[in-house]
Amino acid sequence: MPAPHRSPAFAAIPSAAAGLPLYRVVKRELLRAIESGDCPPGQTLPSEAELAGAMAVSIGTLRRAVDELVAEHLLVRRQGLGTFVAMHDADRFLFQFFHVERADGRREVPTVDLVSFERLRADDEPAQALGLKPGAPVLQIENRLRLQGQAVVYDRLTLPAQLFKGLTEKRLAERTGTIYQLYQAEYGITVVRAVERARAIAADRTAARVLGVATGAPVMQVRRTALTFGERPVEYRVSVIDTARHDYVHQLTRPTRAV
Amino acid sequence: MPAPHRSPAFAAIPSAAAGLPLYRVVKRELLRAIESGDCPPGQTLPSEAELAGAMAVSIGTLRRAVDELVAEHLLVRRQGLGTFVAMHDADRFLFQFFHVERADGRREVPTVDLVSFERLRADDEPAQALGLKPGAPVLQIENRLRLQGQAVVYDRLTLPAQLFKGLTEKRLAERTGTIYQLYQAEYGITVVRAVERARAIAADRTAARVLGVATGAPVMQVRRTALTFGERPVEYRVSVIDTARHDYVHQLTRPTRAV
DNA sequence: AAGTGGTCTAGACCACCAT
DNA sequence: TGGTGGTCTAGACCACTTA
Repeated sequence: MPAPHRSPAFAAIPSAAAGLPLYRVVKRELLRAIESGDCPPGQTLPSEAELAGAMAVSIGTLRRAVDELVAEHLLVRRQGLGTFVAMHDADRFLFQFFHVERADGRREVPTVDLVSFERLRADDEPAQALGLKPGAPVLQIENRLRLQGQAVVYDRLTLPAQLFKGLTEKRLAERTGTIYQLYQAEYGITVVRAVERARAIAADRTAARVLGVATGAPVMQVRRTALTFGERPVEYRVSVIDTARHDYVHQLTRPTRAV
Repeated sequence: MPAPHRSPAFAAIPSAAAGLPLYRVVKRELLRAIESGDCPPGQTLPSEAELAGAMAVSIGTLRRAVDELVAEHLLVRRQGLGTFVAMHDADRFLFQFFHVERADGRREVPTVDLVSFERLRADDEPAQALGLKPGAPVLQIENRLRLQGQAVVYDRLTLPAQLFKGLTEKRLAERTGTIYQLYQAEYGITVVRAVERARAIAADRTAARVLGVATGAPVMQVRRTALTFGERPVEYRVSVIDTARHDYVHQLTRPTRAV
């Protein structure tokens, strides 16, 4: 009788682990399972009791490993249901990766227009950010993001062509959901975190045209490097933001919970 | 025989806690002790075993409460030494509250010049941010921050006068360490987190003069509201940043640890 | 009712720091 | 050596979800 839904196999954790605490060894094993695709995004993990049993560790140790992965947004727990590999949905996008909001504090998911799609060779800056040789083949995608109909962000994404084989303008235009959802669902690439460096610049002609601001107007430029497992860069993005009616928001330490 | 160093008293946790998990009740009790000054910044807390005993909870429950407070940077654990109420030192400043760094990624603590110090009545914007009535008495402090000798940030801080009685230009000028260290050490006010809203603006004449840039040059403006316990605002700050040679850096989810 | 994660316990032993 | 936090265990029981 074939298993209708093969459960990922977890082997017992080897005892000697080079001074690494056991719960980190467990965490690394879970990471490996997530990264390798043994547990695809959205899938239920085996229950904590099963996992602990399979890895031959106590449930407390297993839970500690899961705790860290939940804190890093790689797993999601739902009481009564199970533990899931985190998906890139609209909520996660807003919470983790989109920090532009109206001056009155209202947040919403932007609508996206594709402005251009090109295959070209990497300039120095994106190449360095992506760990590629200058001139390596890349995809360059330009998007315009609107909030309540108004153009607010002009994004230029640079992607290593090698990682996104088969990504065409057509597939991009047809996508639903966020672009990180697309990376994850279609190319098996999960963005786990990002680093942004912001500065103020004068809008050049192109940005001014796309955003409908005056050439030379002060705008924010945000350069993002998005990373997948193992700190490997998978996207370099330069965003130009019209901050006339919107802000770029940054929480310096998020409150854990109300107490 | 008087106690040379009175240990804070922790009462047993009442059993019925309105559905709140026990570890959160413990956390709230620890927060109360920190906030009330029973455990001043830098002081060693009673050991985990003592605390658990005094509150009549298991050590695991006590540790879970401490875990959250450590994650919020309110407590610091040092193996072999004890658990301490977190202090605002240079490290914490750089890590949690100062996000400007050189384009090459180097980070350093800025030097501060006091530009002006005034007592005045709050404008609408700072009043709203601080939860004060417009016109309430406030202190307004202007600082210039230098990195490697170069002026990079022009800060205007607005503080509720009521909270900082006795703060004078002289005391400010004489301070050592960060200003949050001063708030904590001299006025018993601990900044626990902050929210920043950034945008690009054209430098006005004052900012241009202080920073040594052209009037009208694009600069970043960051409006920060700093909060103490209970989400109470204690400082409103507008920073103008010359981003010609520096960036404002933002990590979208920090990696927990290397695994 | 059965299965999941969430909380809580009461220990044991280890690693680190001071003296 | 003694005291601290760090790790790990093996349970019990609760709260939530689905069926």
